[in-house]
Amino acid sequence: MEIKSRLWIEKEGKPFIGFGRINLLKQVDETASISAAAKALKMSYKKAWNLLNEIETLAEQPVLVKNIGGKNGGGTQVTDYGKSLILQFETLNQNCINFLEEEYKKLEL
Amino acid sequence: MEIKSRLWIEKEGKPFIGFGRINLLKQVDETASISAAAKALKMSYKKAWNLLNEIETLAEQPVLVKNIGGKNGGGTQVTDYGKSLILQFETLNQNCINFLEEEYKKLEL
DNA sequence: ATTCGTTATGTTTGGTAAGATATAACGCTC
DNA sequence: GAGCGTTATATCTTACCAAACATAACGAAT
Repeated sequence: MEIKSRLWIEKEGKPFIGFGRINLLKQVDETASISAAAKALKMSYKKAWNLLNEIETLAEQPVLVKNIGGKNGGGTQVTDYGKSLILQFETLNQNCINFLEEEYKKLEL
Repeated sequence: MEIKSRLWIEKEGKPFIGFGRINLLKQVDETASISAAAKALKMSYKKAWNLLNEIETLAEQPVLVKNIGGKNGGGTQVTDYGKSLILQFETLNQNCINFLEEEYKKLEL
């Protein structure tokens, strides 16, 4: 028996960042490519692009720097702001997990 | 911009109780009827029954007392144990919300 | 100019989950 | 015994979301 949680942050009622999106951002950061990140996470490029696009349209600062064409066809870099989103969400998530683990011990189920 | 969360408790890798199921349990407790609870939550009787059945099969103590036939066709009561599940989950959930609200203030997004 | 791998975007297809429908058993009431 | 409203359960249909497919633009390299 174990406790599970999912958290996310909304903006204008729409999902801004959550587990899946942060994971995707991390992959983009590692691979410097949306398509490579999508492949690594076994999702379609289109889905990955859509998710990233939603993040970008809701964010107040640029999250990605994209290059179309050119050497190796282009690529995508995650901005410092984007990286801070990753870091902040991950620590938040971990803090939540730790908190719930403690609370969970108090229960009698 | 706001933070959202969903938590649930699993047993043997399967969902035991969560937001939706606890809500359903509450309705059953209020209406003393699975079918009335389903109608109130605008879900099919079948779905409600399935959800409750999963809770019951995973729980170690009885959660519901059901009567088929008889006056008014029968009905369903939530046991004390079932009520304790509701109460414990709801306080856990509220504690988590309060915790996240505090953590959220620390972020810079 | 051609090739290449990427970003960008529309369209179509398909698999799954939700809903609708159907049927039976039960036991009190009348 | 007939009727009623409930629990219980199977099957069938539908609607929706996700995946697959298709196509174009781009720019460096050769």
